[in-house]
Amino acid sequence: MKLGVSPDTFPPRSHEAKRISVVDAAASVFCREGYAGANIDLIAAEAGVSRQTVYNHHGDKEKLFMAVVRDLTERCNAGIFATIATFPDQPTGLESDLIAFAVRMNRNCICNRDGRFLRKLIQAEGERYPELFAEWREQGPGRTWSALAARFARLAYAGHLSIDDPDVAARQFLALVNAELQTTFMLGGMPTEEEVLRSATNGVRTFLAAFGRRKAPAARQAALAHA
Amino acid sequence: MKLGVSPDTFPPRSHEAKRISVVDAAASVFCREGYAGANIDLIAAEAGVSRQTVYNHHGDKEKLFMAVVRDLTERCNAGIFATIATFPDQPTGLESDLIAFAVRMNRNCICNRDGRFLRKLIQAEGERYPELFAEWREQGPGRTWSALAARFARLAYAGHLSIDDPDVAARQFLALVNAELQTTFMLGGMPTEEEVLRSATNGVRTFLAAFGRRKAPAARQAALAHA
DNA sequence: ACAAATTTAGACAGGCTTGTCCAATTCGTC
DNA sequence: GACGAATTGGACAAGCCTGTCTAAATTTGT
Repeated sequence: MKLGVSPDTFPPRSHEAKRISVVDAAASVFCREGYAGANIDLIAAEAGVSRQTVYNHHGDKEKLFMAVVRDLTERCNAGIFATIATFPDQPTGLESDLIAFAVRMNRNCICNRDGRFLRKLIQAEGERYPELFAEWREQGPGRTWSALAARFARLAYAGHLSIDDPDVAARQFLALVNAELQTTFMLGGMPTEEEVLRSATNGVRTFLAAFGRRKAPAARQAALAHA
Repeated sequence: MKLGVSPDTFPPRSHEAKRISVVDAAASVFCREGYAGANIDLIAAEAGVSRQTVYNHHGDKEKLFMAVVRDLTERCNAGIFATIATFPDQPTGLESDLIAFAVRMNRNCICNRDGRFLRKLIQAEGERYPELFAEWREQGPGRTWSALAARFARLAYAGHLSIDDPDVAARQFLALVNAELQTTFMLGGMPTEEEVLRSATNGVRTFLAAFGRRKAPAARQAALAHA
């Protein structure tokens, strides 16, 4: 009796597995081909199920699309908050800690499959489903930014940074560490590990040059110190 | 004899006007609906011509799409270089001059119709037409960034800024002055004049805090000066 | 092993879209 | 006013896609 293994609801088992596999394949196809260009037959084939199964599970192309967006939004937000939880509140080396944090943010939230897919769907179909993406807007950027801002405010309060407006600083931090990846993102590409590291390094150095306390913590600040 | 009015080439007159009107309408529809969802009948209606005229001029949905992208790329690049030509090489007030430049850049190149349309087409269809957007990549970001980097290098050489790598500084400048507009851009929206100004102001201040010579040029630097 | 539920393959209608063809009409030029 | 080119509206075939239906095959739980 392996009853313990199955969940409490009756949908047997493979039922849910297929549902997930359909949503995953749909995300991929919607991103590649756009909503109008996405073909249910292709989604079914890519998911390894029959077309009828897609309709059994999701009823409708539009409902399937909504399920995809909700799924991606949820996973992305979870990833973002999990990563923000690793923010260096008590940094040993501020520059290297912030660089490592920026790399984690990029790798786990922005460059990964879910992040790239969600971003593309928002850009392509955001205007067509206002309420769907309004939800993303509130849950995602809104809460992300204020959570990150709170972390920076704490760093400033502890004397590691000199910040006027933590919300502005948080947005600028993200903009800076992604500054050199914009073109790659624009074309839907995946930056290499080295590009991510370089962009994060350059971004954090500029960020610290602007917001860092002048304790001459690292080498780069030499140019500022000789004044 | 109004011969002087007509251009030197023989295509009568309204011919070219309709061609432009078709490309404009096509840009709008391709952006709104995506390539697959774009309907030639709708493009024709929006351009105020018959469907047959669209085919007479451009032959094909794909050729029409290419014409749209080429058109937008050309106009955007022209606008970007025209705006870079207004870069403050001999600034009177560095902060306010850079803010004004950033606002011009946003208004004339990034937020205007052509800029938003081109960005969305690149994001949505960039992977499907690699050679078409490779051209954009070389002509656009590549040349834009190095042109802007050269201007910043000159400012640094003249003693107004302290910059290690002008290419990095140029990319970070653009990232900073757009930092607060990302969400709006993502959803294809048009930021207000006030949002553009605020983002540019905050971005330039941080940029100068990082790269400015410490002559205490403005008020904001007070926080740095008391050290 | 049996019974119920799920999945599958395929056929199918209905709708929409692209691209072509054509006759009638309008437009610009001489 | 007349001529030629461009434009128009509409009909049209061909193809593709969505969503439904059915009967057979497979899987699941007991």
